[in-house]
Amino acid sequence: MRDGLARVKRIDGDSECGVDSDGRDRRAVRIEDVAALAGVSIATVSRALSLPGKLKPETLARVNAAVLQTGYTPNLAARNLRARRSMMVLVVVPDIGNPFFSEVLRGIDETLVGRGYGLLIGNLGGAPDAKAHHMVDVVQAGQVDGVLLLNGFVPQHAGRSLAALGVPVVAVCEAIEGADLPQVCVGNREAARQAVAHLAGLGHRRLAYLAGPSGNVLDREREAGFREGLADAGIPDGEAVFWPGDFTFRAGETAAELFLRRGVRPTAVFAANDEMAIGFMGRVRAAGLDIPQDVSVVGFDGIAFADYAEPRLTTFRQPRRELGTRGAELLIRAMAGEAIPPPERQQRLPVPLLIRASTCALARSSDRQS
Amino acid sequence: MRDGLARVKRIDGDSECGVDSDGRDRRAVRIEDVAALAGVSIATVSRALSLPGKLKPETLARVNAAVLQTGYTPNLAARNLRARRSMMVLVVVPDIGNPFFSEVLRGIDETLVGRGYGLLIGNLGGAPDAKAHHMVDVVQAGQVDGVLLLNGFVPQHAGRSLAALGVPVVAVCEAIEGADLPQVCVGNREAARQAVAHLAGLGHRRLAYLAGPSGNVLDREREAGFREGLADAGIPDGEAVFWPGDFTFRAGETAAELFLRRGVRPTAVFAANDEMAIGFMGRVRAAGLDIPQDVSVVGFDGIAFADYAEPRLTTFRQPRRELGTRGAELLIRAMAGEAIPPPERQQRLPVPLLIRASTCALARSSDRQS
DNA sequence: AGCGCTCTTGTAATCGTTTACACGCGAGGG
DNA sequence: CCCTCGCGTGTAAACGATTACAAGAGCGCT
Repeated sequence: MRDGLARVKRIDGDSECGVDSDGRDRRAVRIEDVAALAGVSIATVSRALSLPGKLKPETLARVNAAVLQTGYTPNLAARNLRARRSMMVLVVVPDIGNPFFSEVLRGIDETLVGRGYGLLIGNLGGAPDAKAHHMVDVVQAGQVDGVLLLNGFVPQHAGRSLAALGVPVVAVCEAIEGADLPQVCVGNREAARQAVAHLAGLGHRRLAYLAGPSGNVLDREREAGFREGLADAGIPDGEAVFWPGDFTFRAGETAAELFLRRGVRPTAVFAANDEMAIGFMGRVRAAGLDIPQDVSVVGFDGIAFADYAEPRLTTFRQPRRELGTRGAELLIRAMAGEAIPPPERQQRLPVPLLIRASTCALARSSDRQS
Repeated sequence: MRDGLARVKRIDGDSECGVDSDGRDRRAVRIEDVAALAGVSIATVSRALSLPGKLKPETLARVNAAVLQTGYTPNLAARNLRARRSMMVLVVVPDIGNPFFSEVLRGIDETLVGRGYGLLIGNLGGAPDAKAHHMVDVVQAGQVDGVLLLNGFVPQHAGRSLAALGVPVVAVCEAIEGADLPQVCVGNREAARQAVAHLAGLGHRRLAYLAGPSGNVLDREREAGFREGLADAGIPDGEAVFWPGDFTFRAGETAAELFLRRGVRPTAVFAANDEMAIGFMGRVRAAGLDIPQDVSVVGFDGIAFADYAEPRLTTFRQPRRELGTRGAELLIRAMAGEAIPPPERQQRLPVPLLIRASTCALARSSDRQS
């Protein structure tokens, strides 16, 4: 108390060296300094900040004035240590450089920061395994109160699963099969099925699926939907073409090479994401073919650039920001101790189909083409 | 010690209720538990983790075994409180949804996470002022050891500047004028000047500048470079056209409307970023004009889509990831207490011009066009 | 033998909060 | 008049690590 007072004075410009010369770092204002200035105990200051209603108005005013005058901000490490919470959320993303996630992050940020949480971002890009281990450690070290997984799997380390550490976990974007977590995803299967229905409705029967990275959940769901769509339209699986891919422009271009080399070409392609669809279109057009006359293309995601591709891409608009906000809301409730009831545990948001210029009715000519 | 032992036993499955029934949360393994299991003091465990060389090999081995067996991870709040550091860096971004920054973030992540730091991201999107205040608080609360500013200004709150809180700060991407901070940016002015030189070299003399958000540093630098380029080419400022913009596709389209309405049109446009350039091209082509025959377009940034725009966009490739890694390296050094010497304090990375299909030599026809 | 050194390890203070508990005081009820 | 209760506040014990300091062991040197 006495030396706290000295420190406050010092902040005010008064220099009282004797007491200050103990060599400690004098930068931070501590709760003790505020208490001394207001003439109350540190407990009262603490309460003024967290339970203002419990104080006599006059005391509260004195403390507030002191807080203002000193510019006090509670040390979070100390608060977290004592309160056993960190007001921090770990967001695990597969690749922070991917624009798709940045929009989801925006939604997460809006929701979480508004509620006083900080965002600790964990990027798996590069060395997923090592990074995943590190994230388990971070959670175990009590550094975060909750986790949002955008990456499609639950990080493990030395036999410990991130989901079994007593910290709420919510999965967003990429469903995690077999994990009993609250999840917010989109209806990938239904959408893919609808893509095929759209194309079949335009008369297309020779279809191709341009896949995502093998093993990826999104890809599996979209491929399953694609096959269901084929079945709906009475097209045997065997008549469809499947090209490998990995969600990059380049994969789309590679698929285009395969497309161009074929004798009998598909008349419509469903790409598992927009980047590949755009890469595919670029390469096909460079070869002198027309889209959609020679081949219709459907993408997935609805990235901003799909609007400016040539031609404008028919695609599914993912509610990216909403994925983020919904996931964050679920996590907030879980962190508050609420058990998320089954109907909300597995949310599937709808993904509207945006029909634009990259798909059209099957032309006679392309039907007969070689 | 004695009750620590009880806890360890409990973890091993042995239940010794008497000692455990104090109602505390038994989830976390503490240093005390490890010490008890290894038969040493907590100080020794702490040293085993931070200064393994100072221990007798045999002791070290016992401790390590105990750590492994218990799955101990140090509580970071406690460590940070005591050590007065957080191993956390605040990254302030203007808009986390903007893909440009996500690539910079990737570079930052690589560098910082590799050195054991965590990334706390602070997004200014939406309510920049309120958020900026919050960030000053976060820093003042001792929650981070350093700050990376990608946003072009130094957050302030209640008269306190984030840069005056005793925490190292480094600016990346957007130079902060008048602030004495280490900075890593690109040569915006030089590049813009080169853009004009490129266009002038192709014979263009009626040029337009499509601006970024007013007040933005990047925009100011690029416009200044544009004007210098005009001077170099002996073109009076008055002959150039200036359109307002804000770095969005839509701004490019709006500029295109202005372009189309003019009697005497510019024959070449330098857009302050790629999105606007692409928006501009789309709208102009939709009106039946050709690019680059009717108007050449140069962008800025070198985003991935610039490769897939129609036509492929001539632009400057920003070394986005390198901006991130360089900034992070500077910050690491500053956090280590090193003073960054002048030659490295203000780094300007070069931005190569990628000449592609959206620019070409001035055609006679377009020169004469009304 | 005694001194002083190095090498390990333990003891205990410390970081800056939150919060359980205790205390003093004034009011209201028996 | 005493007891109880509630209100507002203070005292002090956590929270779980790091680290200065001390202490004991072992060894070489004079």
